[in-house]
Amino acid sequence: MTKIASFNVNSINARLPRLLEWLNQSKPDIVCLQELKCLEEKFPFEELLDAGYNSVVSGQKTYNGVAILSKYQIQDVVKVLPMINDEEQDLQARYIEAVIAMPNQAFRVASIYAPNGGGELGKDEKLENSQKFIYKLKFFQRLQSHLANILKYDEMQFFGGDFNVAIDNLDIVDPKAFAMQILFHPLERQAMRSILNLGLSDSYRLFNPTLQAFSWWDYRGNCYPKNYGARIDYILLSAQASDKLIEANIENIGVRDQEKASDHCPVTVKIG
DNA sequence: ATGGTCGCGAGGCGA
Repeated sequence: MTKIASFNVNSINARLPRLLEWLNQSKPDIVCLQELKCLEEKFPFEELLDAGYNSVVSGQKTYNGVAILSKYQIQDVVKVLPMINDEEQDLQARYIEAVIAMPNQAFRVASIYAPNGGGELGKDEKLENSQKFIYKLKFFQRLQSHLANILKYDEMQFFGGDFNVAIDNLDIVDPKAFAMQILFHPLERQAMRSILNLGLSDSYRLFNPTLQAFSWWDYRGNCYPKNYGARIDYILLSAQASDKLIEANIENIGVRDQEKASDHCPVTVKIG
């Protein structure tokens, strides 16, 4: 049995005590982390190694940053999501991919931090015309193109991340209120659906087809106690991986309700 | 939910 998790920590260094507690309690074998908010040289490699995890990191000062933790050997690390055509390389640290080599099998795992794409709009400016939202849609195009390429390999693949999109009505607290808002705009949902249509499975929904559960609650407005949230963190599976899936969970209890919690909680899968 | 709270890094940005 192998447990794989994805967790947007909202600063690895601010969250380290909470992260170590959760690792000790949940005992995942592999973890995709997002929003490290630090350069690689400030990443707490030693503390995580003491907890039993190797780490590979794509860091960035102040914003973004992604990592993969693993109890097993980490190989073939890729830290860039290729650009489409001849566009200038994106410098935001939002993607890291690696092969996890276990005694009897190997997985490919990626940790993904999709752009939020929201923020203040100018007067009469529509979300779909804002630069941040356009960047978000381009990121999804690049992600779709890259995943289509690597899905050709015959291997179990796990794409864990904060995708910053609620896929369906069940995945957001108030679908009507969010209809044209960030996290639930039709264009980003369509981009997310195109990625799933490559043949990937939304692991949580495979096991919980009708259950409403969230992975993120805004810090503002006392959202967690009111359960005013969205499911925007996913572990997407290749067909080879979904064939081995035995469990998929969202671990908010004892994590999102703690002092100094991230605004996200971990999502997990077990494969047998 | 047309407001509010975090984290970073030292004022304002991003979420």
